[in-house]
Amino acid sequence: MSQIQPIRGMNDVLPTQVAAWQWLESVARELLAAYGYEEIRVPVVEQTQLFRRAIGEFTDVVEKEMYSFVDQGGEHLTLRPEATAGIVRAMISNGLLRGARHRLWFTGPMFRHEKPQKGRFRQFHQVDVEAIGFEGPDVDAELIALTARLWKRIGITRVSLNVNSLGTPEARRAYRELLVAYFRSHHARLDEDSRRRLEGNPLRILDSKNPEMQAIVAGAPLLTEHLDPESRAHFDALCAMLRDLDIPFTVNPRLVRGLDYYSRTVFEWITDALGSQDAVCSGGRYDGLISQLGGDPTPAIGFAMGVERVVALIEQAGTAPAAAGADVYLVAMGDAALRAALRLAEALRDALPGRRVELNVGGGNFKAQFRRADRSGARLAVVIGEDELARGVVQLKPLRDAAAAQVEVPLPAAPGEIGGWLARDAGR
RNA sequence: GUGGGCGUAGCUCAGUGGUAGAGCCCCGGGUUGUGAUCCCGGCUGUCGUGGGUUCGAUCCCCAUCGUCCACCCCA
Repeated sequence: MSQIQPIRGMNDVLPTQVAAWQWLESVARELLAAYGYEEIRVPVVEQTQLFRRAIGEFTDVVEKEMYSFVDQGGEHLTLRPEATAGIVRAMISNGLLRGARHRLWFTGPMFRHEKPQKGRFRQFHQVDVEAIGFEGPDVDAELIALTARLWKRIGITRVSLNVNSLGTPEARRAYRELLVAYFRSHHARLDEDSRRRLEGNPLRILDSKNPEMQAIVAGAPLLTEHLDPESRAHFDALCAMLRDLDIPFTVNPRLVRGLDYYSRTVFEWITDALGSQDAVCSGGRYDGLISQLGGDPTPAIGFAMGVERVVALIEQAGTAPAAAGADVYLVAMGDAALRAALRLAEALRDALPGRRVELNVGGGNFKAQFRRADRSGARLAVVIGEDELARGVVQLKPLRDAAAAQVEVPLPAAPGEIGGWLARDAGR
């Protein structure tokens, strides 16, 4: 019988990895609540048209990476490749805009049909944060401060912040014409990729990793020097606020986001620790998106954090708390003793909610059972064999302290004794 | 979509044109009722898949799939 293959680029998160995931999630959840963000949950599937309109027809994501299909009812649907479009759609659908402000966050899987490599998967997870109805730049600074605080809380240091402003769509259009004219004048020296981008997305040429392109790129006009006055002021104010907050950053005039809806502020946290996929968390303003999707014109800013990438950084840094082991492991030998142990385990779960009580199931001799007790991480083994059963007692054996002696307690008193022992042990 | 590396035990890997080994893990015993150390023993392989060359292929060749990395793009 042949095995069923997993889907390429879609990973299982195994129990040994889950601790780091849960830790990141719990820290993020707590931090977001502290900044006044509310969780929202939106569907995995949306109308294909939503993403085409939000992300842009000529982006790589829409052109070649979406998991799109036609369902039994003939609807054109797509597995979300990012979260912002769905969240904005949800705000519009539920009539929650109309001048109101919302601080929202979301987490879940996203889907892009890319070729997997380090830090890049077909199903991946994001924590997505959106501040809707705020002009900024104050909210821009606060949002970035939130991300900086998150890195601090999870002990990640190998990240750095790049910021830029894309200006208004009008300013960007004017700049784009300047840029195209510049690159046209150097057309002969452009590489193949850059010639292709000249038609589709000339700003992307600035991002080229080809060393031969560096000289041409270096001489290109800079977007930051061609901003409209309002965007300039917005950006200058943001930079001043970041300095006030002691958040180090680099103004990177070549930082260009890959999704069309961004305007004005864009930012990206990058790392040198994960190989080629260095963006860990990035986002920006999308003042025009909501009206573009049929809502009242509403300014907004958001970012997405790549959970797999941040988890990888956590694993590298080794900052995640160790996975919790058992508190108590019940060793039982013989059918009658097992039945008593089963009842005792339930009594412990009544008496000690939150404690992890593991009962040896599946038999085994004492040696095997103690081996399992050891591996469970339990601090205390509770032993009940034929002898103890006959005498109405259990043995308590401390497993992490070689000097501590095994003690015998009456079976009815066991939950109280064990609770007391665990409390004393935790206090040491 | 393009390019390169790699597919041998559950894991990490060694190996040879005559169909395979180590360490770890797991299980049992030494200790007939006590773990993590030690000693002894044991378990598992369509050598990724298909085809070709050969008397014979895990090894050489081709294809294919998977995987990793890079480009591209992005979180």
